[in-house]
Amino acid sequence: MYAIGDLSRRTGVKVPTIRYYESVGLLPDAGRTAGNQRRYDQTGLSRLAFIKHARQLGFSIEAIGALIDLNDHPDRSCAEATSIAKAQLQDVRTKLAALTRLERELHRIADVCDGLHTAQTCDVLAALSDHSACGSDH
Amino acid sequence: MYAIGDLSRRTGVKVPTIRYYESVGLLPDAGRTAGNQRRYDQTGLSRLAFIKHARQLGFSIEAIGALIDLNDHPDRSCAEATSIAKAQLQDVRTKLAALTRLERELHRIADVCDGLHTAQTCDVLAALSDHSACGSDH
DNA sequence: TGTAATTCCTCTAGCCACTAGAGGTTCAAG
DNA sequence: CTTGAACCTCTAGTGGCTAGAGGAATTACA
Repeated sequence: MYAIGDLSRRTGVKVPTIRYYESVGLLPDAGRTAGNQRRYDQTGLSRLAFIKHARQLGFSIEAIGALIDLNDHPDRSCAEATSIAKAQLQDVRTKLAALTRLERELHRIADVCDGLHTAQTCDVLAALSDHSACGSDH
Repeated sequence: MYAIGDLSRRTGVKVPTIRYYESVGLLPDAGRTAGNQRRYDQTGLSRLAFIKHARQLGFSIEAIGALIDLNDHPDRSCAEATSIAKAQLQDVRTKLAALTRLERELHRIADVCDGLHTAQTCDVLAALSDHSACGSDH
């Protein structure tokens, strides 16, 4: 049996975050000692590892809840799991494209100015004031 | 003179957001009519455009505050503006790298499963349970 | 067995950058 | 002069935690 701190050390998830996951229903209510402290077994550990991995991949708490639900009902079709993962992938690709445009734009803005003159003539500030100079939408 | 709704239409920034920017000090307190409604001139319009552009580029409210402060003191060096922009660029590049790794990982996970079998044998769920299979850190 | 250090508990509040809604007032067009 | 749109302030909610207060339980060591 693991105390919440053990679970935290083993997964790298902070103690308050574990309690938060319980409070929003991602982790089932943990068993308690006579003194009301949470105790976890291997199941709790692997579920938290699952959650952590999914969070690192950017899945929302809600999406993770749906994935866990599927995991807990192994007879159901996994079409939903696949569609959640594909939606997440699409989301990541959209963000990636936006960030790439942003990178170009910021590069253009940040590199025009050597920082050696006064704000009156600063090209960074000028570029930020003048959206029309941007090379692409954002 | 523009009412807050005019400003909103011209910049694409929502009315409550404009009030929010005022409340956090990004926009100066607007002049008011006798009936207490905000009225803006060209200065307010261009400042809001500046803020909107900077937000689209991912600058934090705090960073934008510093940029505006510089803009309002044209005699000061623009080194700070350049350094804020460069920090933002660095931040975007870090996120870009992380998202790229994520995209690879999600692509691997989402594409292994055709969605046609049961959750018991679903490779998406298996991949999410097994971080060790990941090709890279995240 | 005692005690001190550590970990645990609950609860509330805060973070960012908004967004939503209630309940009421003012403005502008006809 | 009326109507309806737009405005006002205020509070509370979003997501995903994080921080801190104040107190109880557990563990390690003497």
